[in-house]
Amino acid sequence: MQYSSRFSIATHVLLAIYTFDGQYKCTSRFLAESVNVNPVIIRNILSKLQKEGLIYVASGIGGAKLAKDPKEISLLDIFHAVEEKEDLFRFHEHPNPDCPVGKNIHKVLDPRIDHAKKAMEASLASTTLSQLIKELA
Amino acid sequence: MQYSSRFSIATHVLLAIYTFDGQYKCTSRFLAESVNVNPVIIRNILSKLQKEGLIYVASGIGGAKLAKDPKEISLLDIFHAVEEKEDLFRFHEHPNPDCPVGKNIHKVLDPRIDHAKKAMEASLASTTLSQLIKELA
DNA sequence: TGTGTTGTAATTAATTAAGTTACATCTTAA
DNA sequence: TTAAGATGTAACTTAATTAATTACAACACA
Repeated sequence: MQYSSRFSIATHVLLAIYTFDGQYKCTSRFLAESVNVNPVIIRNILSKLQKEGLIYVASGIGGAKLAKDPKEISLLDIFHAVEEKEDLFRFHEHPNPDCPVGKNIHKVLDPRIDHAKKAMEASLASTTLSQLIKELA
Repeated sequence: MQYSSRFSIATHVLLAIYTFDGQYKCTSRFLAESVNVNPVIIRNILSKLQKEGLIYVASGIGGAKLAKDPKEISLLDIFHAVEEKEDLFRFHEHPNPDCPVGKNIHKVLDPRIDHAKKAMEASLASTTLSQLIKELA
């Protein structure tokens, strides 16, 4: 299993909002054409990005704008905004507490899983939207 | 979405095989009691671990044994053995090639996603089964 | 007021995980 | 030689999640 495509879509959307700022009104329909998914998918993602304070969405009139300097938006911010279940791995739910292994498996494995997740997050945090914008050109 | 619990189950199973070596025959039924899942789940995971050369499984008579020194088995080895779809994130499939963002989104985002995955893998690679065995005690 | 947009709910289809049943095949001991 | 117990694997089921889609109330502005 993998994380959903919401992360790649959200990153795409933010790049498009920046790129087309001033030239086109970034409505959900407009963005949906660039990403090539249903506009409702875009609206849901815009809603999550707005709740995290990454963008403004003009209700009624329509159109989205960045709410922050692209230098201040990291891939980790985007990830947190759109993925609610952030645990990297599922864990078997009921290891046998009467078994010396089952009793302690969480104690020894949880910190390792946590470390792996933090390593991934640190990697995402090291890239900003600003860097991607430069690479787009 | 997340990776399946196969990883935590496989790690649990390997620890149990080591811990009970010589004391109990580690059949799928025995292991299933420790992990508290269906024996068929265990058999499928044992099969994957065997294909990766991490264990021997005695067909017919039954029972599993480690095929390597626990020092030589990392969490990354276990991860690779049981997770086939290893991409960390899905990606929206058809970004619009006629859009300057859609045309280049893969080019700029793929390396970042790859870096995040490699960071996670490096973290998993840094822990061996041997270390977990010591911590169990 | 009419047009176009957002926000959100509800439905559907596809994918996957995990549990379960079933059974052919294999190994050993009686 | 056969019976018991185990593995390997297929098939089916249930539940969860993704993504697409339809629908519509609420909103802003010309």
